[in-house]
Amino acid sequence: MTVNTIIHGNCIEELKKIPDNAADLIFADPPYNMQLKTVLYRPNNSKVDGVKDYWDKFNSFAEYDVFCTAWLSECRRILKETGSMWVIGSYHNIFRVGTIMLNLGFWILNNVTWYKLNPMPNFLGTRFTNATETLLWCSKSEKSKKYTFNHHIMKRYNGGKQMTSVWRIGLCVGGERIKGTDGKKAHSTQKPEELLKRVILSTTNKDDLILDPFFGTGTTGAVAKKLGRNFIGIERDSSYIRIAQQRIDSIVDLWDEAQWVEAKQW
Amino acid sequence: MTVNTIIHGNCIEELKKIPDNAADLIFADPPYNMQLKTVLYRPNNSKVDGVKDYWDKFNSFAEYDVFCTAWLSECRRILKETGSMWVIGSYHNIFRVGTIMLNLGFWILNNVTWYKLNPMPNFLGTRFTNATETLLWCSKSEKSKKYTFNHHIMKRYNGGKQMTSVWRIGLCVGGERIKGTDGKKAHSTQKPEELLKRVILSTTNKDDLILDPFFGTGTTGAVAKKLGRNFIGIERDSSYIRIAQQRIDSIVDLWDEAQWVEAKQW
DNA sequence: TATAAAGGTGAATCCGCAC
DNA sequence: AGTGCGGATTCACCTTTAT
Repeated sequence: MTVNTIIHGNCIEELKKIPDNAADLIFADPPYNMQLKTVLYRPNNSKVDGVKDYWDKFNSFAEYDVFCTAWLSECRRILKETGSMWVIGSYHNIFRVGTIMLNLGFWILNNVTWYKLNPMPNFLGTRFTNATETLLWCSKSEKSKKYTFNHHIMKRYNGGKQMTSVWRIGLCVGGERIKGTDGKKAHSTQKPEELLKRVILSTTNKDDLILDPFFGTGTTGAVAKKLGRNFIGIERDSSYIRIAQQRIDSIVDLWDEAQWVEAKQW
Repeated sequence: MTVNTIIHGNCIEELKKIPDNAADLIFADPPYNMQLKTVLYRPNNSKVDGVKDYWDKFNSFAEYDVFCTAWLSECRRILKETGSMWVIGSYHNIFRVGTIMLNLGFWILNNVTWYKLNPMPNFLGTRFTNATETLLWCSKSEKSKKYTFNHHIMKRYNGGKQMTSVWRIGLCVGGERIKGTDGKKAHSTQKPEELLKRVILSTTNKDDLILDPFFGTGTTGAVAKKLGRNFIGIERDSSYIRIAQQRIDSIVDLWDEAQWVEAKQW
């Protein structure tokens, strides 16, 4: 039976309704708490369209920590002993997330670096170009030795060499980036499908159940469906859900398993 | 006057003797892997055996947090308002270090990824090859806007394009790796000079004072001297100090400033 | 139609000083 | 503290418009 569900509601409340040891993989793309305070202009005086969404507002580190402790605790309860937990973040939040995960008993297997092909430059020359985001790949505990890791698939996918913890992937732009009727990006932080493809290919098997507590416009669900995995997504914003549902429903051709592992040039 | 000092003693105790606002740059390479390698004791002094449950782990993490809070607090006091703080770590410790730094009021400017050219593979095929370490570059506080950043030097050093937060650098091997009389490596975690060259070139000026509270075999001091910067190192192991002192004393030819910024191929 | 030039944009904690 | 203004500052990729 195929599970293919998007739940509309508050992340923590909906997580509480999910039974223990239910998920093979949890992928979480939580708010980063970006703390943007000023307007940034490019050298040509155009304005940068930064993340100013309501869902990224927190009053303090303490408030953000309480929020993350709550949803991460539920995720750990839901995760199978053999399962994998992935969380993506930037330097704004990933250190707090990582510390909380360690305190909750998660066991870090890799900190994967998304090394962006085309990051936005630092326009004023005040810092290095921030060219990465970080993904934490964790098992449920130190004792969870039987987590799924498809080493040979990833090795072949990487052209015959063991895949490293650095993934060189472009931003989600062009045709893949979902636009609204106004032509503007539908979600300010849509992730590239290539990122989810690697996460799902490496740490799940076919028919596994994937949970995404911050579903957004459904990249996790779209890739899960294409790869023949089940998923449950939780999202509180109904406008994102409409987009995600349409996106996923429109997928008819699943990816050919024989092609998943073809070597790619990056 | 040139400051070129190696202090033998306990890191935290020696840091306390250094006055406020003294250092232009602090580079710290603290112990990484405190967890689970040491014997744990319960509050009643009984020894914790084998099983590492949630509370055991938390105790271990707590000790590491106390240690880091102590030396990082001293470093922040010592750092000039215009100064830079750098800390290097791996996924074992950098999340805790990052959280503590944020809680102390440090302001993250970049999380620089040291992307290793020649990482050790994962022999068992149980994880992705761990190919990175992380450097946190921070100013003293959010309000510290006048930190030194030699944007143009780094841009030229990077072949004319803005340098990004990903640094592709090899491990410290071959002739650069200091060996003992037994032919074995003198220090288990000696860092490549190229790493320190970028840190020092980007965030200090000539004659600035650099502090390294975990001096080891003196890579920070060696590069500081070659680049015409002053330094103070703290190290508790006298055998490391002997090696570092000899290493630094043997440096006679400083690097030619005109050549620092020549574009390199990486 | 093909090629070239111009314009838009991405999870961004992006200035300094005078008044 | 807020405002205003002078001045220094950007990379890769995709889309649209012009030749």
